[in-house]
Amino acid sequence: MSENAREAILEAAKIAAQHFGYSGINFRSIGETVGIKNASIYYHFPSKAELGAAVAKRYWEDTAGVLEAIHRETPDPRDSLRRYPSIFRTSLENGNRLCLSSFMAAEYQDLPEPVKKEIVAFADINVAWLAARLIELELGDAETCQRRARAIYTAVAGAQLIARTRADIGLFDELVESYQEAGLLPV
Amino acid sequence: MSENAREAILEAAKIAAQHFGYSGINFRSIGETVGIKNASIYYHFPSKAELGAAVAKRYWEDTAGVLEAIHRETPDPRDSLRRYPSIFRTSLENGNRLCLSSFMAAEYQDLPEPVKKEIVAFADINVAWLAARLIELELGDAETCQRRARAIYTAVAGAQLIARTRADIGLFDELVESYQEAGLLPV
DNA sequence: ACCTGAACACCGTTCAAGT
DNA sequence: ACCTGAACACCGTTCAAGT
Repeated sequence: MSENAREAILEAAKIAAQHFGYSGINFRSIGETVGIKNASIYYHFPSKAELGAAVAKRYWEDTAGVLEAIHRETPDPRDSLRRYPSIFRTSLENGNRLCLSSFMAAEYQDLPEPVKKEIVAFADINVAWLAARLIELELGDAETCQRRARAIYTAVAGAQLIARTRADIGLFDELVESYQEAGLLPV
Repeated sequence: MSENAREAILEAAKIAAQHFGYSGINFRSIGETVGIKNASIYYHFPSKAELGAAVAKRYWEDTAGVLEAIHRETPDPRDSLRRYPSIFRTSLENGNRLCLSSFMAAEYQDLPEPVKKEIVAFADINVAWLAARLIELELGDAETCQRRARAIYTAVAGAQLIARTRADIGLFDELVESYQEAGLLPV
């Protein structure tokens, strides 16, 4: 039961954060969802900052797992790169939610230090994965691939952000296609 | 004095929004900055939603003016497009602030309707301006240029978002360069 | 070990009241 | 016409108290 409460709190906080950002994490409504009083959350997490950090940390760990799976299932780096935007597309599919970390990137100035740390970690694992695929494609030296990887991550995260404001997943697809046509993303 | 109060409220709200987003607009601290009590703000604006909308509206109107000026001063569309990212760079220069509208794009789900309307207007005038320059460059038909314009706007807004999380304006420049190298932005 | 009730300072908002 | 004080329901957080 205690481990269940902790899990339930994390899950409810994650959903809230994906919809409304860090500031959308509300202890009273999380308590209601979980079936405990808001004060009880403090038994499991010392503060909203630590709860937010735990949510963000689990989020990038999950994403790292997905990236690994794509790499494993899709040995060809070109195919892997074609699948990459699907990670961001999936959040939009599931109720127009934003990838947690690009979301919190906007709130960044406002965020407690432990949360910031996990947001940066999310970007880092994405860029590292992209750079590894670009190197496999022999698209340049390590430095060049790193730069290009940062550009791809940034552009795809931006596409998710913009598509969300129109609640239009077709716009996300169109933007990714445009990146491919323009040559930012290998085809 | 009364017109001054309204102006001072708008200015204080804009600064707050660029730093902390819509949720960072705080009536009590705006009141302190302006030198009135928070209840007095309601004499000038009927709600936080309407104040936020007024801030966003003025922001895209100002941006439209800057875009017009660039077009006027820089007849060559290629040069105009090279100057475009400077709009987003300037906010970062001025205290690591975010372009208001890409900022609020992240909070979008949470935003009152009148604010949403102005955020979408900001994106629209940017895309329209970019598309006009691409057409002048004869880079394709109207539809193609519109698509490419959306991709450029999205990628540059994303670059600002990511650069901000690292408080690194050099990263913004690097991302824009990468877009140029990749062929997304004409050089 | 896990949860609660009551209190704290803070927020947007309202409203009757002041000049 | 413009502003204020006091109150409202809401928030994160604390803490003594319950089982």
